[in-house]
Amino acid sequence: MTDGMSESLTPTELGAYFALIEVGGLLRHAVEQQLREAGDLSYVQFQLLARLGDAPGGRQRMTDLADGVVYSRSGLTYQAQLLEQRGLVTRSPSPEDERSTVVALTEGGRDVLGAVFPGHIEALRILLFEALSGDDVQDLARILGRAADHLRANPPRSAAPRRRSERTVGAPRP
Amino acid sequence: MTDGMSESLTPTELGAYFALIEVGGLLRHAVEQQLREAGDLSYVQFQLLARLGDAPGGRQRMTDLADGVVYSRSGLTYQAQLLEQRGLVTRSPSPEDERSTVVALTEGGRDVLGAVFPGHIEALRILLFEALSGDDVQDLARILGRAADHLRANPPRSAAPRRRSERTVGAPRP
DNA sequence: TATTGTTATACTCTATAACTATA
DNA sequence: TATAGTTATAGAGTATAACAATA
Repeated sequence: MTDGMSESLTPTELGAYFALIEVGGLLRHAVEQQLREAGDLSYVQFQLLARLGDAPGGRQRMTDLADGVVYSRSGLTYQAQLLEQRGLVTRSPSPEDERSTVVALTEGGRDVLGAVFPGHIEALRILLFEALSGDDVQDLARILGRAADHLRANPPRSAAPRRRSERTVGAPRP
Repeated sequence: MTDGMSESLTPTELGAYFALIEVGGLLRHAVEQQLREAGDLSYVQFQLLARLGDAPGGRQRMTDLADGVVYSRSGLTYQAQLLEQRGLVTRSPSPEDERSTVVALTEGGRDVLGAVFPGHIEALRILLFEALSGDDVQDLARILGRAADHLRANPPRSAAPRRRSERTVGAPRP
Protein backbone atom coordinates (compact mmCIF):
# COMPACT_ATOMS: atom_id res chain seq x y z
CA MET A 1 0.00 0.00 0.00
CA THR A 2 1.09 3.55 0.32
CA ASP A 3 3.95 4.03 2.68
CA GLY A 4 2.41 6.19 5.34
CA MET A 5 2.71 9.47 3.56
CA SER A 6 -0.81 9.46 2.21
CA GLU A 7 -2.57 12.45 3.65
CA SER A 8 -6.24 12.69 2.95
CA LEU A 9 -7.58 15.00 0.32
CA THR A 10 -9.10 18.33 1.27
CA PRO A 11 -12.88 18.54 1.44
CA THR A 12 -12.80 20.67 -1.66
CA GLU A 13 -10.83 18.07 -3.53
CA LEU A 14 -13.17 15.35 -2.42
CA GLY A 15 -16.12 17.46 -3.44
CA ALA A 16 -14.66 18.12 -6.86
CA TYR A 17 -13.94 14.44 -7.32
CA PHE A 18 -17.35 13.16 -6.30
CA ALA A 19 -19.10 15.84 -8.31
CA LEU A 20 -16.99 14.97 -11.32
CA ILE A 21 -17.89 11.31 -11.16
CA GLU A 22 -21.53 12.00 -10.48
CA VAL A 23 -21.96 14.61 -13.18
CA GLY A 24 -20.10 12.48 -15.68
CA GLY A 25 -22.28 9.51 -14.88
CA LEU A 26 -25.62 11.29 -14.80
CA LEU A 27 -24.86 13.24 -17.92
CA ARG A 28 -23.70 10.24 -19.83
CA HIS A 29 -26.65 8.18 -18.74
CA ALA A 30 -29.18 10.84 -19.63
CA VAL A 31 -27.60 11.58 -22.96
CA GLU A 32 -27.37 7.91 -23.78
CA GLN A 33 -31.13 7.65 -23.69
CA GLN A 34 -31.44 10.40 -26.23
CA LEU A 35 -28.86 8.74 -28.47
CA ARG A 36 -30.62 5.41 -28.21
CA GLU A 37 -33.95 6.85 -29.10
CA ALA A 38 -32.82 9.19 -31.83
CA GLY A 39 -30.36 6.89 -33.56
CA ASP A 40 -30.14 3.57 -31.71
CA LEU A 41 -26.58 4.34 -30.73
CA SER A 42 -24.76 3.51 -27.55
CA TYR A 43 -22.63 6.26 -26.14
CA VAL A 44 -19.43 4.58 -27.22
CA GLN A 45 -20.74 4.17 -30.72
CA PHE A 46 -21.70 7.81 -30.84
CA GLN A 47 -18.25 8.81 -29.69
CA LEU A 48 -16.62 6.72 -32.35
CA LEU A 49 -18.82 8.15 -35.08
CA ALA A 50 -18.28 11.67 -33.77
CA ARG A 51 -14.52 11.22 -33.81
CA LEU A 52 -14.65 9.97 -37.34
CA GLY A 53 -16.82 12.93 -38.25
CA ASP A 54 -14.17 15.26 -36.92
CA ALA A 55 -11.26 13.44 -38.49
CA PRO A 56 -9.98 14.61 -41.87
CA GLY A 57 -11.62 12.53 -44.56
CA GLY A 58 -13.85 10.89 -41.97
CA ARG A 59 -11.29 8.15 -41.47
CA GLN A 60 -8.94 6.99 -38.75
CA ARG A 61 -6.87 4.03 -37.80
CA MET A 62 -8.34 1.74 -35.20
CA THR A 63 -5.69 2.58 -32.66
CA ASP A 64 -6.11 6.31 -32.97
CA LEU A 65 -9.84 5.90 -32.78
CA ALA A 66 -9.71 4.13 -29.46
CA ASP A 67 -8.13 7.01 -27.61
CA GLY A 68 -10.04 7.73 -24.43
CA VAL A 69 -13.18 6.03 -25.70
CA VAL A 70 -12.54 2.36 -25.29
CA TYR A 71 -10.07 0.67 -23.01
CA SER A 72 -9.19 -2.51 -24.86
CA ARG A 73 -8.46 -3.42 -28.42
CA SER A 74 -11.05 -6.12 -28.53
CA GLY A 75 -13.63 -3.69 -27.24
CA LEU A 76 -12.97 -1.42 -30.16
CA THR A 77 -13.09 -4.29 -32.62
CA TYR A 78 -16.44 -5.28 -31.19
CA GLN A 79 -17.92 -1.82 -31.53
CA ALA A 80 -16.44 -1.29 -34.97
CA GLN A 81 -18.02 -4.54 -36.07
CA LEU A 82 -21.41 -3.40 -34.89
CA LEU A 83 -21.06 -0.11 -36.70
CA GLU A 84 -19.88 -1.85 -39.85
CA GLN A 85 -22.78 -4.29 -39.78
CA ARG A 86 -25.14 -1.35 -39.69
CA GLY A 87 -23.33 0.23 -42.59
CA LEU A 88 -22.26 3.29 -40.63
CA VAL A 89 -18.56 2.71 -41.14
CA THR A 90 -16.32 0.67 -43.37
CA ARG A 91 -13.11 -1.06 -42.41
CA SER A 92 -10.27 -1.61 -44.81
CA PRO A 93 -6.56 -2.32 -44.54
CA SER A 94 -4.33 0.70 -44.70
CA PRO A 95 -2.30 0.97 -47.89
CA GLU A 96 0.70 2.39 -46.03
CA ASP A 97 0.85 -0.09 -43.22
CA GLU A 98 -0.89 -3.32 -43.95
CA ARG A 99 -1.21 -4.16 -40.32
CA SER A 100 -3.49 -1.23 -39.76
CA THR A 101 -7.21 -1.06 -40.32
CA VAL A 102 -8.67 2.23 -41.44
CA VAL A 103 -12.20 2.94 -40.29
CA ALA A 104 -14.16 5.33 -42.47
CA LEU A 105 -17.50 6.99 -41.91
CA THR A 106 -20.04 6.15 -44.60
CA GLU A 107 -22.78 8.38 -45.87
CA GLY A 108 -25.19 6.45 -43.72
CA GLY A 109 -22.95 7.07 -40.76
CA ARG A 110 -23.02 10.76 -41.41
CA ASP A 111 -26.79 10.63 -41.71
CA VAL A 112 -27.15 8.98 -38.34
CA LEU A 113 -24.77 11.47 -36.83
CA GLY A 114 -26.80 14.27 -38.32
CA ALA A 115 -30.03 12.76 -37.09
CA VAL A 116 -28.73 12.45 -33.59
CA PHE A 117 -26.78 15.63 -33.14
CA PRO A 118 -29.48 18.30 -32.75
CA GLY A 119 -31.17 16.40 -29.95
CA HIS A 120 -27.81 15.73 -28.42
CA ILE A 121 -26.96 19.39 -28.36
CA GLU A 122 -30.34 20.25 -26.97
CA ALA A 123 -30.00 17.69 -24.21
CA LEU A 124 -26.61 19.05 -23.24
CA ARG A 125 -27.96 22.54 -23.07
CA ILE A 126 -30.84 21.54 -20.84
CA LEU A 127 -28.94 19.13 -18.67
CA LEU A 128 -25.68 20.97 -18.25
CA PHE A 129 -25.14 24.36 -19.78
CA GLU A 130 -28.41 25.81 -18.59
CA ALA A 131 -26.94 25.75 -15.10
CA LEU A 132 -23.58 27.30 -15.96
CA SER A 133 -22.42 30.79 -16.81
CA GLY A 134 -20.17 31.57 -19.71
CA ASP A 135 -17.25 31.94 -17.37
CA ASP A 136 -18.06 28.64 -15.76
CA VAL A 137 -17.94 26.94 -19.12
CA GLN A 138 -14.61 28.51 -19.94
CA ASP A 139 -13.14 27.50 -16.62
CA LEU A 140 -14.51 24.02 -16.98
CA ALA A 141 -13.08 23.59 -20.45
CA ARG A 142 -9.69 24.86 -19.36
CA ILE A 143 -9.43 22.80 -16.19
CA LEU A 144 -10.83 19.58 -17.57
CA GLY A 145 -8.77 19.98 -20.70
CA ARG A 146 -5.68 20.09 -18.57
CA ALA A 147 -6.86 17.10 -16.58
CA ALA A 148 -7.52 15.15 -19.75
CA ASP A 149 -4.04 15.88 -21.04
CA HIS A 150 -2.59 14.77 -17.77
CA LEU A 151 -4.57 11.54 -17.71
CA ARG A 152 -3.67 10.71 -21.28
CA ALA A 153 -0.02 11.31 -20.65
CA ASN A 154 -0.03 9.57 -17.31
CA PRO A 155 2.75 7.05 -16.90
CA PRO A 156 1.90 3.71 -15.26
CA ARG A 157 3.42 4.51 -11.88
CA SER A 158 0.38 3.02 -10.26
CA ALA A 159 -0.73 3.79 -6.76
CA ALA A 160 -1.36 0.14 -6.23
CA PRO A 161 2.03 -1.52 -6.42
CA ARG A 162 0.67 -4.95 -5.62
CA ARG A 163 0.89 -7.67 -8.19
CA ARG A 164 3.22 -5.74 -10.42
CA SER A 165 0.35 -4.35 -12.47
CA GLU A 166 1.87 -2.28 -15.21
CA ARG A 167 -1.32 -1.01 -16.69
CA THR A 168 -1.38 2.25 -18.53
CA VAL A 169 -4.42 4.43 -18.19
CA GLY A 170 -5.30 4.63 -21.84
CA ALA A 171 -3.63 1.70 -23.50
CA PRO A 172 -3.38 -1.73 -21.92
CA ARG A 173 -0.44 -3.74 -23.08
CA PRO A 174 -0.64 -7.13 -24.69
CA MET B 1 -35.48 21.03 -32.12
CA THR B 2 -35.28 21.30 -35.85
CA ASP B 3 -37.39 24.41 -35.68
CA GLY B 4 -34.65 26.94 -35.83
CA MET B 5 -33.85 27.24 -32.16
CA SER B 6 -31.24 24.53 -32.19
CA GLU B 7 -28.06 26.48 -32.49
CA SER B 8 -24.94 24.49 -32.06
CA LEU B 9 -22.90 24.73 -28.93
CA THR B 10 -19.88 26.95 -28.84
CA PRO B 11 -16.51 25.30 -29.31
CA THR B 12 -15.79 25.99 -25.69
CA GLU B 13 -18.97 24.26 -24.61
CA LEU B 14 -18.18 21.30 -26.80
CA GLY B 15 -14.67 21.20 -25.40
CA ALA B 16 -15.93 21.28 -21.85
CA TYR B 17 -18.41 18.55 -22.57
CA PHE B 18 -16.00 16.18 -24.28
CA ALA B 19 -13.36 16.76 -21.66
CA LEU B 20 -15.88 16.11 -18.93
CA ILE B 21 -16.90 12.78 -20.40
CA GLU B 22 -13.34 11.78 -21.14
CA VAL B 23 -11.94 12.73 -17.77
CA GLY B 24 -14.81 11.08 -15.97
CA GLY B 25 -14.29 7.91 -17.93
CA LEU B 26 -10.53 7.75 -17.71
CA LEU B 27 -10.51 8.61 -14.05
CA ARG B 28 -13.13 6.10 -13.18
CA HIS B 29 -11.46 3.41 -15.21
CA ALA B 30 -8.07 4.01 -13.68
CA VAL B 31 -9.37 4.22 -10.16
CA GLU B 32 -11.41 1.09 -10.63
CA GLN B 33 -8.25 -0.90 -11.13
CA GLN B 34 -6.91 0.28 -7.83
CA LEU B 35 -10.18 -0.61 -6.11
CA ARG B 36 -10.20 -4.02 -7.68
CA GLU B 37 -6.66 -4.78 -6.63
CA ALA B 38 -6.82 -3.31 -3.15
CA GLY B 39 -10.24 -4.56 -2.15
CA ASP B 40 -11.82 -6.50 -5.01
CA LEU B 41 -14.46 -3.83 -5.38
CA SER B 42 -16.13 -2.52 -8.48
CA TYR B 43 -16.54 1.20 -8.63
CA VAL B 44 -20.24 0.99 -7.95
CA GLN B 45 -19.64 -1.20 -4.94
CA PHE B 46 -17.10 1.24 -3.63
CA GLN B 47 -19.51 4.10 -4.04
CA LEU B 48 -22.21 2.24 -2.18
CA LEU B 49 -19.88 1.40 0.69
CA ALA B 50 -18.56 4.95 0.77
CA ARG B 51 -22.06 6.36 0.96
CA LEU B 52 -22.91 4.04 3.78
CA GLY B 53 -19.71 5.06 5.50
CA ASP B 54 -20.79 8.68 5.33
CA ALA B 55 -24.36 8.04 6.37
CA PRO B 56 -25.29 8.40 10.05
CA GLY B 57 -25.13 4.98 11.66
CA GLY B 58 -23.65 3.53 8.49
CA ARG B 59 -27.14 2.72 7.25
CA GLN B 60 -29.47 3.83 4.49
CA ARG B 61 -32.59 2.76 2.71
CA MET B 62 -32.10 1.17 -0.67
CA THR B 63 -33.77 4.00 -2.51
CA ASP B 64 -31.69 6.70 -0.88
CA LEU B 65 -28.58 4.66 -1.52
CA ALA B 66 -29.20 4.49 -5.23
CA ASP B 67 -29.04 8.21 -5.79
CA GLY B 68 -26.64 9.03 -8.59
CA VAL B 69 -24.84 5.72 -8.28
CA VAL B 70 -27.08 3.20 -9.93
CA TYR B 71 -29.79 3.85 -12.46
CA SER B 72 -32.20 1.00 -11.88
CA ARG B 73 -33.68 -0.63 -8.85
CA SER B 74 -32.70 -4.09 -9.91
CA GLY B 75 -29.17 -2.92 -10.43
CA LEU B 76 -28.98 -1.81 -6.85
CA THR B 77 -30.49 -5.04 -5.60
CA TYR B 78 -27.87 -6.93 -7.56
CA GLN B 79 -24.98 -4.97 -6.12
CA ALA B 80 -26.38 -5.06 -2.62
CA GLN B 81 -26.64 -8.82 -2.88
CA LEU B 82 -23.01 -9.11 -3.84
CA LEU B 83 -21.96 -6.92 -0.94
CA GLU B 84 -24.15 -8.87 1.45
CA GLN B 85 -22.76 -12.18 0.28
CA ARG B 86 -19.30 -10.91 1.06
CA GLY B 87 -20.43 -9.79 4.47
CA LEU B 88 -19.72 -6.13 3.82
CA VAL B 89 -23.29 -5.01 4.40
CA THR B 90 -26.45 -6.39 5.92
CA ARG B 91 -29.97 -5.93 4.65
CA SER B 92 -32.97 -5.88 6.91
CA PRO B 93 -36.52 -4.60 6.71
CA SER B 94 -37.07 -1.16 8.13
CA PRO B 95 -39.09 -1.12 11.36
CA GLU B 96 -40.83 2.11 10.38
CA ASP B 97 -41.82 1.18 6.87
CA GLU B 98 -41.87 -2.52 6.25
CA ARG B 99 -41.62 -2.04 2.54
CA SER B 100 -38.19 -0.55 2.89
CA THR B 101 -34.92 -2.38 3.18
CA VAL B 102 -32.23 -0.83 5.29
CA VAL B 103 -28.68 -1.51 4.20
CA ALA B 104 -26.07 -1.29 6.92
CA LEU B 105 -22.30 -1.32 6.74
CA THR B 106 -20.73 -4.15 8.71
CA GLU B 107 -17.41 -4.09 10.48
CA GLY B 108 -16.00 -6.05 7.60
CA GLY B 109 -17.37 -3.46 5.25
CA ARG B 110 -15.61 -0.72 7.16
CA ASP B 111 -12.42 -2.72 7.05
CA VAL B 112 -12.52 -3.03 3.31
CA LEU B 113 -13.29 0.64 2.99
CA GLY B 114 -10.32 1.40 5.20
CA ALA B 115 -8.08 -0.92 3.24
CA VAL B 116 -9.03 0.68 -0.03
CA PHE B 117 -9.15 4.33 0.84
CA PRO B 118 -5.48 5.31 1.15
CA GLY B 119 -4.64 3.94 -2.25
CA HIS B 120 -7.74 5.55 -3.65
CA ILE B 121 -6.70 8.93 -2.37
CA GLU B 122 -3.23 8.46 -3.67
CA ALA B 123 -4.48 7.48 -7.10
CA LEU B 124 -6.66 10.56 -7.26
CA ARG B 125 -3.78 12.78 -6.34
CA ILE B 126 -1.57 11.31 -9.02
CA LEU B 127 -4.18 11.03 -11.72
CA LEU B 128 -6.05 14.25 -11.22
CA PHE B 129 -4.99 16.74 -8.58
CA GLU B 130 -1.36 16.70 -9.50
CA ALA B 131 -2.31 18.53 -12.66
CA LEU B 132 -4.52 21.16 -11.05
CA SER B 133 -3.87 24.25 -9.01
CA GLY B 134 -5.69 25.01 -5.80
CA ASP B 135 -7.82 27.54 -7.62
CA ASP B 136 -8.61 25.01 -10.30
CA VAL B 137 -9.86 22.60 -7.71
CA GLN B 138 -12.03 25.23 -6.10
CA ASP B 139 -13.48 26.26 -9.44
CA LEU B 140 -14.06 22.67 -10.37
CA ALA B 141 -15.84 21.88 -7.14
CA ARG B 142 -18.03 24.93 -7.43
CA ILE B 143 -18.97 24.47 -11.07
CA LEU B 144 -19.48 20.74 -10.97
CA GLY B 145 -21.35 21.04 -7.71
CA ARG B 146 -23.78 23.36 -9.39
CA ALA B 147 -24.05 21.04 -12.37
CA ALA B 148 -24.73 18.10 -10.09
CA ASP B 149 -27.48 20.00 -8.29
CA HIS B 150 -29.01 20.89 -11.60
CA LEU B 151 -28.88 17.33 -12.87
CA ARG B 152 -30.37 15.98 -9.69
CA ALA B 153 -33.12 18.59 -9.74
CA ASN B 154 -34.11 17.68 -13.24
CA PRO B 155 -35.28 14.12 -13.28
CA PRO B 156 -33.09 12.03 -15.51
CA ARG B 157 -33.41 9.55 -12.71
CA SER B 158 -34.77 6.19 -13.63
CA ALA B 159 -34.22 4.79 -10.18
CA ALA B 160 -37.00 6.68 -8.44
CA PRO B 161 -39.78 7.27 -10.95
CA ARG B 162 -41.52 4.13 -12.02
CA ARG B 163 -43.50 4.45 -15.16
CA ARG B 164 -43.68 8.13 -15.62
CA SER B 165 -40.37 8.90 -17.26
CA GLU B 166 -41.88 10.90 -20.09
CA ARG B 167 -39.79 13.81 -18.91
CA THR B 168 -36.84 12.67 -20.96
CA VAL B 169 -34.99 14.95 -23.26
CA GLY B 170 -34.83 12.86 -26.37
CA ALA B 171 -37.36 12.42 -29.13
CA PRO B 172 -40.44 10.33 -28.42
CA ARG B 173 -40.29 6.74 -29.45
CA PRO B 174 -41.79 5.44 -32.69
C1' DT C 1 -53.47 2.76 -5.87
C1' DA C 2 -48.81 3.96 -5.16
C1' DT C 3 -44.45 2.73 -3.28
C1' DT C 4 -40.46 -0.39 -2.04
C1' DG C 5 -37.86 -3.90 -3.27
C1' DT C 6 -36.90 -8.59 -5.50
C1' DT C 7 -36.66 -11.94 -9.18
C1' DA C 8 -36.26 -13.81 -13.84
C1' DT C 9 -34.45 -13.12 -18.01
C1' DA C 10 -32.18 -11.43 -21.80
C1' DC C 11 -28.89 -8.64 -23.33
C1' DT C 12 -24.80 -5.48 -23.87
C1' DC C 13 -20.42 -4.67 -22.98
C1' DT C 14 -15.74 -5.57 -21.45
C1' DA C 15 -11.36 -7.91 -20.82
C1' DT C 16 -7.97 -11.56 -21.20
C1' DA C 17 -5.47 -14.60 -23.87
C1' DA C 18 -4.34 -16.84 -27.91
C1' DC C 19 -3.92 -16.08 -32.63
C1' DT C 20 -2.59 -14.08 -37.48
C1' DA C 21 -0.17 -10.85 -40.20
C1' DT C 22 2.76 -7.40 -41.12
C1' DA C 23 6.88 -4.27 -39.92
C1' DT D 1 10.78 -8.79 -31.80
C1' DA D 2 7.31 -5.51 -31.74
C1' DT D 3 3.05 -3.72 -33.47
C1' DA D 4 -2.00 -3.82 -35.33
C1' DG D 5 -5.90 -6.05 -35.16
C1' DT D 6 -9.14 -10.16 -34.65
C1' DT D 7 -11.31 -13.99 -32.37
C1' DA D 8 -12.97 -16.90 -28.69
C1' DT D 9 -14.74 -16.95 -24.50
C1' DA D 10 -16.15 -15.96 -20.16
C1' DG D 11 -17.84 -12.94 -16.72
C1' DA D 12 -19.75 -8.69 -14.94
C1' DG D 13 -23.16 -5.48 -15.14
C1' DT D 14 -27.63 -3.54 -16.70
C1' DA D 15 -32.46 -2.89 -17.85
C1' DT D 16 -37.18 -4.37 -18.33
C1' DA D 17 -41.10 -6.48 -16.81
C1' DA D 18 -43.60 -9.26 -13.78
C1' DC D 19 -44.13 -10.02 -9.07
C1' DA D 20 -45.14 -9.71 -3.84
C1' DA D 21 -45.77 -7.04 0.09
C1' DT D 22 -46.78 -2.92 2.50
C1' DA D 23 -48.63 1.90 2.85
